[in-house]
Amino acid sequence: MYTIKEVAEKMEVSEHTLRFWAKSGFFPFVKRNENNIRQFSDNDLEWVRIVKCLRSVGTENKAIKKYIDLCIKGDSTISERYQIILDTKEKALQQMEELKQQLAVLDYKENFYKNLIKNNLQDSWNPMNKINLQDAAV
Amino acid sequence: MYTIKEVAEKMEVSEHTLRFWAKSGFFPFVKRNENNIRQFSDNDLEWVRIVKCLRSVGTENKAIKKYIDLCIKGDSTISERYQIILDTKEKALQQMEELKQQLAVLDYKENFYKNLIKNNLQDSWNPMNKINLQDAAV
DNA sequence: TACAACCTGATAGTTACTCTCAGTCAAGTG
DNA sequence: CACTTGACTGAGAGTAACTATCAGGTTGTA
Repeated sequence: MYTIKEVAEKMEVSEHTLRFWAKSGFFPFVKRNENNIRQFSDNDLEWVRIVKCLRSVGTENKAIKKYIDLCIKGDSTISERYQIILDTKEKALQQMEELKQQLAVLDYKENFYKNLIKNNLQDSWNPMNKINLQDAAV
Repeated sequence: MYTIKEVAEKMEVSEHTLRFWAKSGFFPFVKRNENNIRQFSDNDLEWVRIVKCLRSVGTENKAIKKYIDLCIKGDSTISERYQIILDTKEKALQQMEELKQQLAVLDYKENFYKNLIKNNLQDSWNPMNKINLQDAAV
């Protein structure tokens, strides 16, 4: 059993956010002790994990709540939940592609500046070196 | 030369967002024609491209503005800009790692549900099949 | 007795859009 | 010449998902 602080550390989510998620109904099975303090079980951590996963892929909280509710509803919703996972995976793969493309842009920029720096140093004695530099290049 | 609409289509950014970015000072060199209409050059598209890239990696608009201003300032800021690109790349790579981890979570869930469905179908004639299903599994 | 750690609720602030008006201008078409 | 289209402007509200701050409350430990 873990306190909210321990969960925050373990799962790398702020306590604030965990409470916010709890209030949003994302952790319906977290028990409280006699002092009303949340006691996260290992299974509860699984819920945190999946919420974190869905969020980090950009799933809206409304949609997460829907998924959570399906989980609560039980077996009859398994195939629906399965489909959500598949869709989410698809989305994640698209994000991966997007990220790769942006990394290519950054690689290009890196080289662009590398060359700029190299030429700048080489030609710094040359009064004509300005010619090689573009005006306000991005 | 492109109108804002053409840029929006070409770069897959909404006109709204382009105007918002323009107002934020992200495209300092976009010319206007005699009717005050923005005329994006090919070089301006490069600015759109880099802004889009920085944004999609999570760079804040404030930081983007800073980068843009360094670009405007010219040669003296090249190494500083180079460093920003390197840092951004680092951030992007971290995001890639994070995404991979979350994909692993999703893969696990996919299998989890796949098995659940398989067993469910197999045992559907069996009154004991409930035993195999966890209560409110995520 | 102070403190740290948990709780609650309310409220305000943040970022980056996103959308909706409302009104203006200019070009092209029937 | 009216009309539609597409561009522009500014103002202002709405949105998501936190994030932070405050106030007030309980409990267990040093």
